[in-house]
Amino acid sequence: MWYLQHKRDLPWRNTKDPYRIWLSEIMLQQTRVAQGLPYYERFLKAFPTIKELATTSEDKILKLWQGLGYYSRARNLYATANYIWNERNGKFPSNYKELLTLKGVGDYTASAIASICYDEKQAVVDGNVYRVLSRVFGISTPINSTAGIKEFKSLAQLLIDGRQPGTYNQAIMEFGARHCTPQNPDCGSCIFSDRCIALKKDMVGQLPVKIKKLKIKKRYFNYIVILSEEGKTVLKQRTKKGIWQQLYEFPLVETEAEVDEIELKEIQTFNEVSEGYNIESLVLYNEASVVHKLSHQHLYTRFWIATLSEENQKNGNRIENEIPIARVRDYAVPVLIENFISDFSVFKI
DNA sequence: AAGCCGGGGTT
DNA sequence: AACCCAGGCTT
Repeated sequence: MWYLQHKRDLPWRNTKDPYRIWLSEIMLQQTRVAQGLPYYERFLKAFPTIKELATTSEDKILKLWQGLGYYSRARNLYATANYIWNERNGKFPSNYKELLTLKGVGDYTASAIASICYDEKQAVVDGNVYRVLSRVFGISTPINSTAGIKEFKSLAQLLIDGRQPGTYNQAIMEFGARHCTPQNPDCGSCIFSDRCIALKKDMVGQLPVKIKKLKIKKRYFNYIVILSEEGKTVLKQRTKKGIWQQLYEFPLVETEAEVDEIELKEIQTFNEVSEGYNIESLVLYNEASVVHKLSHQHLYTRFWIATLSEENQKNGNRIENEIPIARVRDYAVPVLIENFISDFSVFKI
């Protein structure tokens, strides 16, 4: 069998422990194995069982998750760990239907856990499976349409081997990831070359079909990096809807376009941010905006260094979010902020 | 049904 | 610059 010869030796392949499988599957949602692997190792070391994960803090989980993206996964991970530990005596649901009720667990993840841990015949349909099935069977139904989602799940369910559903699921995903790749698949040495409809019809490059997607928004961020003479700065936690929920960042002034110092000081948000501080100097750190690219928006970002005067300390003006600069690294921050801190630290701090 | 949610690798 | 990754939730 192809899988047994070509499979990668990955840590979650040596266990049927639902905790480990669940953790790996959540981490690998929309994430490459190579990117998720080091996070998986660190999480397992920090939280060997669901008990440790459930009894830590959300901040600690987010800090360990930092850089992996899609942070709602980390928040749902924590919520689910607490639910299982406190409401279910630490015992995972043991079938597909109950697994589906867990936060952050959809059809794919429930199928993966049920098939791998409990030998339940539930076919996974991830990006790899969509690609392999659409090509081999020559299916042009858009994979991200309601009809496509149903059609591919049904087909996958027909094909799955009921004797080793977990192995079957991992095999077809591995095949998609390693052989039937998005670009330049090696059709010449493919085990399905005798029956692949896409190959026969020369449609490999056009399958799978995906419905067109979103346009990218531009946003303009101005971060106010407050530096007191005591070596403190200010971080705020993002609590609203949108990107980076629950992560920390410097006080943010978002504008409609790039602004200079004069314009920045006229923005109401800036005045709210700086209220209570005696800012001695405001210096633009990066003349050229840092362009941080997310999948759906580009963030044109400038950092402004706001140095506080000595008078500021004497007045005892204080805010609850003041943090020694050395402690900034304890907080979960977006990669955009982390990159700035690394760059800034080279000659400062 | 459509939009939103990250960061990084590949081409 | 476009595409995609062991998807799921919200509107």
